[in-house]
Amino acid sequence: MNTNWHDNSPIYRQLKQRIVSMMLEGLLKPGDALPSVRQIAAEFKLNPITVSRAYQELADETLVEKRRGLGMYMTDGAREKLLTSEREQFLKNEWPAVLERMRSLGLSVKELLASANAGGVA
Amino acid sequence: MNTNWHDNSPIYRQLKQRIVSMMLEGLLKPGDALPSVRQIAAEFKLNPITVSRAYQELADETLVEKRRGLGMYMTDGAREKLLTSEREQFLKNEWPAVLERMRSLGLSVKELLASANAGGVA
Amino acid sequence: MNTNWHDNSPIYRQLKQRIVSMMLEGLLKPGDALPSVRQIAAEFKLNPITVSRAYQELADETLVEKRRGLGMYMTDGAREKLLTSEREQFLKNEWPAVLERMRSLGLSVKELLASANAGGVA
Amino acid sequence: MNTNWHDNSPIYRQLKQRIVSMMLEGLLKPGDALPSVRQIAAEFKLNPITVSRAYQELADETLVEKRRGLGMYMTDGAREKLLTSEREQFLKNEWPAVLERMRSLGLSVKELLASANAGGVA
DNA sequence: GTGGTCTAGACCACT
DNA sequence: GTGGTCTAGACCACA
Repeated sequence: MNTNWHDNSPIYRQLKQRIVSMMLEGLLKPGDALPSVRQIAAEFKLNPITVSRAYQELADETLVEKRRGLGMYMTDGAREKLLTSEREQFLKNEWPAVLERMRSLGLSVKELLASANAGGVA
Repeated sequence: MNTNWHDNSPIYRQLKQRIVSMMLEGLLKPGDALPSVRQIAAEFKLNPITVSRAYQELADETLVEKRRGLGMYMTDGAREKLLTSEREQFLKNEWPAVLERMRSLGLSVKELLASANAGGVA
Repeated sequence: MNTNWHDNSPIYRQLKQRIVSMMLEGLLKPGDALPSVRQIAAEFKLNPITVSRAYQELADETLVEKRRGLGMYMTDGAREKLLTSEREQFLKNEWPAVLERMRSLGLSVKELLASANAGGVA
Repeated sequence: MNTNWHDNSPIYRQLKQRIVSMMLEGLLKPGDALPSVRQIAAEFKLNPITVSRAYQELADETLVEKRRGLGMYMTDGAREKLLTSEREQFLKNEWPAVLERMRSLGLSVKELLASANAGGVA
């Protein structure tokens, strides 16, 4: 697949987000090994350094741990940690920003939900 | 006031967004003159070229028109143009992305609205 | 009428060109008085200085002469002078540039003429 | 070579036009990398920011795509896009203007072609 | 007064 | 290495 890197955010961040999503979805479970840097680099035609950087940030946030000579593994509390921090981030920053944006565009959540129920959104 | 330039996006783009907001809010009306490049530059301690770039992009999108030797003026259809394009952008891209993000975090719009009504959000 | 100042060239130059056209078309004849600066400025809502500058350039090229206290008048040899200089300018610079541009776009004069005869141009 | 920057239009625009020409001529092919900003800046003794602006406009028109950290590349449909848009622009605006100008100068296309065939134009 | 362009030099993020 | 952004300061054309 090569439908990647749509937006303007750094590739390493998009990659990181993709792994985070897999953790949240349960596609990746605590104790599971992550694909090696080289595998991912080859698969997505990326510079290994770019992949490394994604893994590095995951490790910094203790979502992943390096087992020397073996590779990277998802840590035990990762999913809970993610749910907590991302939810807070969402409720404190993203959601209010969305509401403010809707207000300036004259849109209301209720209407959107109603039109969605009526089939207004794909 | 100096509550400026919060995020990491380029200043000229934040400046542009600020003007767009003023148009949407009605603080700036069609036919109104925008502050001169030099005024803004002085007020916010910016390089005139930075301000210029914001105005340039607004002019490219025909939200603003240049009257030579006189300055920049908000165009007639600007507000409508903005509402249309931004709403489409929101409904097509941003809102679905928000819903998807909420889904992955196990949050629901209804609950958010309910807790907001109950005073759950500042 | 206010269908003016379409392009990006300076207004004074567009104004000048308009007068030149009138001379070439014969709408303005040698010895005729040109409208006063103030008249034109009022009619087109221009700064008198802008109008002045157009007249000044015409005078510099001796297409027009100032009669003190009376106004500006088209000179005797103006039309011939214009035809000669503009034709030279056209043949030496503009026409070759047009041909080169057409070449790069894969268009040929013959085809254009043919399609024009066939009603291809409005 | 230093036969550069003849006319009064901004350098960045002349630079842009030069690249467009190379695309039309086929000197630059889809997928080709464009010279880096710094290369061009050094070669023509320009400020990188000036070169950057030319590239920026090309990117805005999707004639060129940025591959982050790697450079700028000519896009796939670029040549077709150019041919279409420039031809339309030519037929709709430039060619009629040329004809009108020739009419006012008492010149005819046929004569020009004839004299060209007879060696009248270099 | 207006906006437009350019330079020189610096710093940043990304690959 | 790549492009992107910003500053400081200068000069120009236009109205």
